[in-house]
Amino acid sequence: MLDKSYEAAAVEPRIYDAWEKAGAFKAGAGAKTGAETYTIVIPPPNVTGSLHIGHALNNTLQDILVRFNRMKGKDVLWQPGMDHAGIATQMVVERQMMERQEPDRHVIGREKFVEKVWSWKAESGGLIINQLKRLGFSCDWSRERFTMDEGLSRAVVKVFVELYRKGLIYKDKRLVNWDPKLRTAISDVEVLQVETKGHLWHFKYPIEGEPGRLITVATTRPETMLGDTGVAVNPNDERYKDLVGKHVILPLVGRRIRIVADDYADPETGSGAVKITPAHDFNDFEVGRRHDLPMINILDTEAKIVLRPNPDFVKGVPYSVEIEDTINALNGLDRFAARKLVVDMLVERGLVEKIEEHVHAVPHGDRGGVAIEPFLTEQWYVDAKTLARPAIASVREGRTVFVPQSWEKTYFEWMENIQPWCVSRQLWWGHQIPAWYGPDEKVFVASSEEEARAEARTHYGRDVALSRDEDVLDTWFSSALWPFSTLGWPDKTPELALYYPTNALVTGFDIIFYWVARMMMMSLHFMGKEPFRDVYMHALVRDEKGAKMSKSKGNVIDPLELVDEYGADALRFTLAAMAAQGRDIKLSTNRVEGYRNFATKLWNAARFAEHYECQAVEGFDPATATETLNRWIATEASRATREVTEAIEAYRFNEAAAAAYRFVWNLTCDWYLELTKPVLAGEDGAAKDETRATVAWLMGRIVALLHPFMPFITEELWPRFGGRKLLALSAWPQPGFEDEAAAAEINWLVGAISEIRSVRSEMNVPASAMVPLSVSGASELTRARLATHDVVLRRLARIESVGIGAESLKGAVQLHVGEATFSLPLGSVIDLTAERARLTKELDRVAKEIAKIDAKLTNAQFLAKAPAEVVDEQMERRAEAVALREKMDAGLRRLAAS
RNA sequence: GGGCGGUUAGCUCAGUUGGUAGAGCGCCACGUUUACACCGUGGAUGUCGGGAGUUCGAGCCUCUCACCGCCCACCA
Repeated sequence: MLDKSYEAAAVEPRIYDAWEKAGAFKAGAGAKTGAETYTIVIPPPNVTGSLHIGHALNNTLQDILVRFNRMKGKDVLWQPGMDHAGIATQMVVERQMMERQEPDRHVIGREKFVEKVWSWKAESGGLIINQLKRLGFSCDWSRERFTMDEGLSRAVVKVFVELYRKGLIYKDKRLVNWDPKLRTAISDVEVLQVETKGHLWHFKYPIEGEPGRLITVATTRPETMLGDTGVAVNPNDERYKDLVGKHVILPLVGRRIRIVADDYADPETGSGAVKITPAHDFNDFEVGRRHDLPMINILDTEAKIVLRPNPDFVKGVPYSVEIEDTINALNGLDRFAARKLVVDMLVERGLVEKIEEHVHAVPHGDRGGVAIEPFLTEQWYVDAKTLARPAIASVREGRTVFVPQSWEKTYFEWMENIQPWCVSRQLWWGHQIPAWYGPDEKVFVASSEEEARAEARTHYGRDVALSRDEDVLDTWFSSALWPFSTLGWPDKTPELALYYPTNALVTGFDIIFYWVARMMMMSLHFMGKEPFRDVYMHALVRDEKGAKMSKSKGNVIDPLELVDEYGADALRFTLAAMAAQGRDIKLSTNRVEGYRNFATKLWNAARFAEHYECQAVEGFDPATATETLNRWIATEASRATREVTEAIEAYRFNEAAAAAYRFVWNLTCDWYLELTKPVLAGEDGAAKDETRATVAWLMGRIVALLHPFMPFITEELWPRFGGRKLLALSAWPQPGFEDEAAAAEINWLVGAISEIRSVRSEMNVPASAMVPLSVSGASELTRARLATHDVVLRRLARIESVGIGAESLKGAVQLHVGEATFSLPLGSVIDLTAERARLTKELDRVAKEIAKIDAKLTNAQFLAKAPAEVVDEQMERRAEAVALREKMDAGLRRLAAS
């Protein structure tokens, strides 16, 4: 006996356990040998992560694809794993150490710290895996990988060394995006532009040798003036022509800096003269390079001022202070404090022309959340431009396809303007760069220290002490290898041969640059084949304002709370139903509740089957059914199967969900099960048996169609409808038998019942009242149908008796079903005024429709240009409407007479 | 500054080859029917953001305007 209601919380863990025990998620489970493969690699969640709604959506869609393909008999691998998340993890562990008042990492040293991170991972990392299981995701957990595990680390080293040897990885000294909070370099994609209200300060710099002459420059970052080494003006700017080549004495500092002519200076902007700080601004860096200006770094790694005295500073010039005083005032100050003070000092000397309000984009570190600092350091770079070339071609030539396709434009835009990828990070947690330095800083990149030593020996002709590069690699460096490193590369494993390339990548568009593009680059270079055929980009789940959900904003919806309240199936179905190929999803608990109700509806349909003893009949084929009703639902089931299948294959998850929902609720429950009741409760043994078998067959089909969306409840019900092995490993339904005539007949019946119900309700006929029905003008077919479905029609439309007559009854309510007129003599119940109003309203509607069609049909252009079938359709519709109008006219006349 | 998306029923959103505007929730009325009140039956509600154009025909195509959002970008 099924419980009165479905208790997701009790069922879900049990079912998941059964799947795992049966090894249902193992690669190739349930597939015949040699079956076509289907592979998805999971976007690896951070080891520090906990499940948020984005994971829920992302993995629900993958699980739908995976379960669907597994049921189709393919050899499926859903490869799971986690990302070591360099910065995030290091931050978590450092925070924990601080809370426990333990000595910080610099005190205990690198080795001890890394050990601590590993033990943190063992204890509290990877909680997300269990959370993923709660949603029913069918990854092959036996193959779980971690970006820092031995195999993947080997892949990372091999990739680094090979790219280095090909010149595709190199070391360079240039400006990087520096995060002063985390004290590490970060890559371009980790920089977010944040609109910030600030000021534009206009400073006046004195010209050397021309007492009283000043040149105005503007800046949003006054403190950087301490590092100015030039002033640029446009070569065509008449105002400053005579100044080019002359010098400015930098206030506060006393540095002699050159005035250079450079196109970078825009005469239209500000004064047309611009200060140049090559060590702290990307543009200025370029200008400085062009004019060979010195690069003076005035900040330390925490972005505090470090000014060094220099014999070149000019002393005792107007507006200046002695450099020692400036150093005393500013050194050690945070950049923002220094900003204030520099302005104050310049104001004091009358060198501030004006201060304007100014809104501009300030680059911020994605992780650290503070303004990044362009900072002059030596870092490792990947030549992304070279690697991008084949990755662009793959998409251009359709070997990898983005869904929706519009994302290709974004991909191309970025890939074609790609910059060198800074991959070194000044952290301890991550893959340490396999580079060793000799006494003269000569670098040896090798797979191991031994190898590096051997190379050094060859180079120096003797053994020397080597020191290893302290830096680790960007986490995304190892993520970029994910589609092949997880399959065993660089070893030639059977899995690699079998499951690479993968079929689909399902991911949010927010990591298209971080991850998708880089996997394309690395996979093409090392595997020679695209890592995936389709890239499905789903929406981001946002809050009601369209903002990204984040902990700091406090606008997160916890998917696990929704699971607790409504069940995993309900949440999954909701996410699938909302996953239209758009850009964002705003999740509402109302929807989840609605789909929880859907699960309950399904449950109750199963209870219906149980109640009427509908058991699966071995080998039952609905094509052999003789009852029209059963032939009809089999037809509809075939159609629904086709719809759901095609929608999933086209990544139209919402359409697949909607088709399944409609079929289950609006066809099966609303009509089919209701229509079977008289049969199931009746005396006709043969019809009853066939219908029972059909109900059971239908429920089996429904449960199978819903399984990718709602795996738990469907697996729970499956054994009741003939499933012997787990539903997760059973066959996906095929569309098949369809009977148009049966479909037409039942659709007519459904229409007739609906019409009668509608009129009854509008005429305020009490539901309890049984009413006689008289039918006139019925064709042979209609008469036959009336006879066949007599019992059902009377039951569902609350009809006492059905009479067939030549004429419609007087003083009765008229309605029109096809060619026939149905009369309901409502006698005293009927309100003549109400009936007249009803008919008039209907008539009005019909008249309008006729007018609309006539407008088309009298239009010569329409007749000439519209396709014949459209014209025919309009003519048919008009004929029907006109017939209806005549009948209604007659009805109204009769009403007036009575 | 460039690019992309959105604007459809009170709310949240569907609507792919241009051919009678849909769903869920909410709302109103009524509940005969032992699968289901997490339900059933019926009902109301839309100048499909504004304007122009293409077309026999536009929610859908083109242009334009308005507002909202996102991404990218070196303007001091």
